[in-house]
Amino acid sequence: MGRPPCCDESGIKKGPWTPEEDQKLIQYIQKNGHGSWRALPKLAGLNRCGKSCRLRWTNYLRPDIKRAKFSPEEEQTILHLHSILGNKWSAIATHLPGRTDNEIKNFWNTHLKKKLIRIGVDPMTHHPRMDLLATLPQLLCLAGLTGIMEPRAWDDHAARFLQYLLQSPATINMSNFSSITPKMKPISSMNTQAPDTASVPSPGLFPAAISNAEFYGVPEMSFGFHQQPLGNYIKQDSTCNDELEAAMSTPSALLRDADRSLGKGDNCSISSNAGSVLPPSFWSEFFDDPLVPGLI
DNA sequence: AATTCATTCAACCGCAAAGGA
DNA sequence: ATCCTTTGCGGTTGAATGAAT
Repeated sequence: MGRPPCCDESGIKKGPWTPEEDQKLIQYIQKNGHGSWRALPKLAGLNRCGKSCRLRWTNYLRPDIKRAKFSPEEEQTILHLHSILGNKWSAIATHLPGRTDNEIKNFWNTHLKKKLIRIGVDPMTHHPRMDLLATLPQLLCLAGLTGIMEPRAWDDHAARFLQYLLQSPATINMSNFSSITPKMKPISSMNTQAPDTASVPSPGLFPAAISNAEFYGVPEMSFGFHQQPLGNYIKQDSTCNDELEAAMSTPSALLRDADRSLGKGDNCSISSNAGSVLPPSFWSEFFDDPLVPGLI
């Protein structure tokens, strides 16, 4: 059976509030405080349930509520707090004076979440979307790239597809795929120099030594990401930059900072854990039309 | 100008926690 | 310890609005 809803009494008004109702609620609370929300509607002369009154007051009529657009600073704060707290909207709201949990939740769902998805960042984990890589074998196969690559070149191709995938919305279809392949540089022009095998434990971004048959025969294969190996592959002498990792702890600052402060030769890496990115100069080696810079 | 499709956000619903009897 | 009421929270809905066709 369960508890009946609070507003199931017949004749109780629902839906948008009128200016007259707003005035009644404001005047009552300013004079008496809200007291018991359940008792308030009757005392204030409102044909509403207490829950509706509380929501209207806390989300709209409260005098300290900001009505302006979210500033870039507020956006940064929300992104940062969401990466720590998740969907704890009320907890996030306590750090943003004048903003309600409902307002922040709506802003997240309509703007920030989409923005993260657009740049290939999982909005729940705030890390690059590794799930998209699950489609990589099929995409490669369908694109007819099998048999033209040496095993050693897998990392290069994987990196290029990763870059594309991180740019993409959730759904990838083959028309998207065919439109991206012409932008790639010919394989012969790429730097496919293999890293020192001692410095690149296998597997790296892709299995370093695996036949195509083995590869496509295991569609559920997971892709291991190793920060150091890939970094070493890109730049033989690179090391993980702790300062960079720290700077990237705020997800929204991640790509912007990387774009601004990193150049070729800087320390950088791909990592599923740290959420870091490669500098744009790296991608220019692989794409005639690099897409990475200035994502946010 | 009319229609369809997409987006926004105020408001609602149901569940859970808190607190009092 | 248990029950009941109140309040708070997060997910979802749907009317209003804007954009595209």
